[in-house]
Amino acid sequence: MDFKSNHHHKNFIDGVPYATVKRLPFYHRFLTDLSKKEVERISSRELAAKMGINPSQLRQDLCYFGSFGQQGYGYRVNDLLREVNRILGLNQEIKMVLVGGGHLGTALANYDNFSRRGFIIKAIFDKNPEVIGGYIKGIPVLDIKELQEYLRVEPVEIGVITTPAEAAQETADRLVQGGVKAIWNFAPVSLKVPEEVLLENMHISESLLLLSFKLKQRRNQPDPV
Amino acid sequence: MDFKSNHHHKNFIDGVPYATVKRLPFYHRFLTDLSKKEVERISSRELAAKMGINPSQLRQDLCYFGSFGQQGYGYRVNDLLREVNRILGLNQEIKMVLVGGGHLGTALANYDNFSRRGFIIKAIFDKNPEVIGGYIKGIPVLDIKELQEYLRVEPVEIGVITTPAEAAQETADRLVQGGVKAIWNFAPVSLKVPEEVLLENMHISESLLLLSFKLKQRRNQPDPV
DNA sequence: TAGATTGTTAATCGATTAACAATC
DNA sequence: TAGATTGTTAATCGATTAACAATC
Repeated sequence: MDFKSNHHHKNFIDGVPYATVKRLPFYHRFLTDLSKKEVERISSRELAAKMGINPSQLRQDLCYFGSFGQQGYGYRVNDLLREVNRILGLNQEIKMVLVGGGHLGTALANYDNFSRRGFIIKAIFDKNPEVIGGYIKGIPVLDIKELQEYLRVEPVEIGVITTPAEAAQETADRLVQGGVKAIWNFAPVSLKVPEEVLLENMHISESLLLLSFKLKQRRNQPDPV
Repeated sequence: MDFKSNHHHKNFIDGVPYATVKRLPFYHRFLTDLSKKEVERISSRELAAKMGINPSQLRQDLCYFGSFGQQGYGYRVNDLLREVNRILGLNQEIKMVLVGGGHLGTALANYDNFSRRGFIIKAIFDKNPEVIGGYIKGIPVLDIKELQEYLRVEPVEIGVITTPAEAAQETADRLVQGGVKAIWNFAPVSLKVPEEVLLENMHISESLLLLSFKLKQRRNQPDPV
């Protein structure tokens, strides 16, 4: 509606720079903490200091979505958190299936924070006959062969891949055929998916390699002054 | 030594822009794939196309570390992979301890890719008496109370935190007291550590919130032309 | 040699930060 | 009211991309 929605640059999602979008979950975490601590108000200066960012950046980021503060006062923590929740789409349930019922899949299934925020794992799929037919955290574990038929009857928006690397692309293909709108991938591979399907990667080992690089630099320059 | 090492800007690590550093693990993954497929040579144009980035960016990034190609020919995949391995510090062993022997910790302990690249988990610490004294993937599980004494005798560089959120800060404090040089944190909290200790976060839920945002935008604009 | 592709400088583009009028 | 702080524009800064001489 407003002129911002006419931005169609690759680095913009719906008029908002991707750099801003990536910071939204970060804001969400700090506001959730403040809300838990029952802090009532906070200024951009204080919040930015807590987060280690620039207060102008914080205000600029929020400005893409609306004006949620009050001059001379700051922001009401609960109001701002509610807005960020709404912006992130956390005000509605999102159904997921999880493929790969190993330790990582089990860890995710056990993570209460997801269900508390409306992310519901409807079923877990695996190829291991020893786990098929059982339950993980109350969620049924089904045969991977039943995935497409299941999705036909019970559509879900997000497919989570926690299979070994070798099985990841085939799993992605099945999820796409099943009509998921997004894939959350934990396998250390670059998946190919059609562009109408969103892909979000959690590349755990890339994070460790980055740490390895930084460690090496520190070893070589032990005293950065 | 060269003029680049005089850059001391906050966005530079040792003369290299942080944006470049973050792409190194990405290059590592694609080069490892090509090497496995026994591809002998590749041009910046081809590699960049595979990775979905700009060839100039690829060459510019490599240029911060040296010149590894050959005009008119491109890059020898194995040579470039060896260089990237060296740049990332993967040519030496790095010892780690893991705190939190739950499903996530077990998943990491079972992840062969780490040990294959020289990341060695020396011990796992937990507070649950049922797992203490046992082994996970051949790695001894010890009482969390023994962490500091263990680190005194057997120093390690990286401490991995896979505890619940509530225990994460205390765990970080213990690891810092034990003298680790870096912390790899999987708990969904913002840890406070002294600036001489490196901190790398794997915020799993932030990745899911990002996906939630993108899904919401797609729902509102189902047909981006 | 001619063609191809690198390494690297210069130009462009986007993101961050500063500044300040508006206003609670 | 005076002081504080937002929302937003403009300036700065950094990252990406284009261009091309060097050269295999």
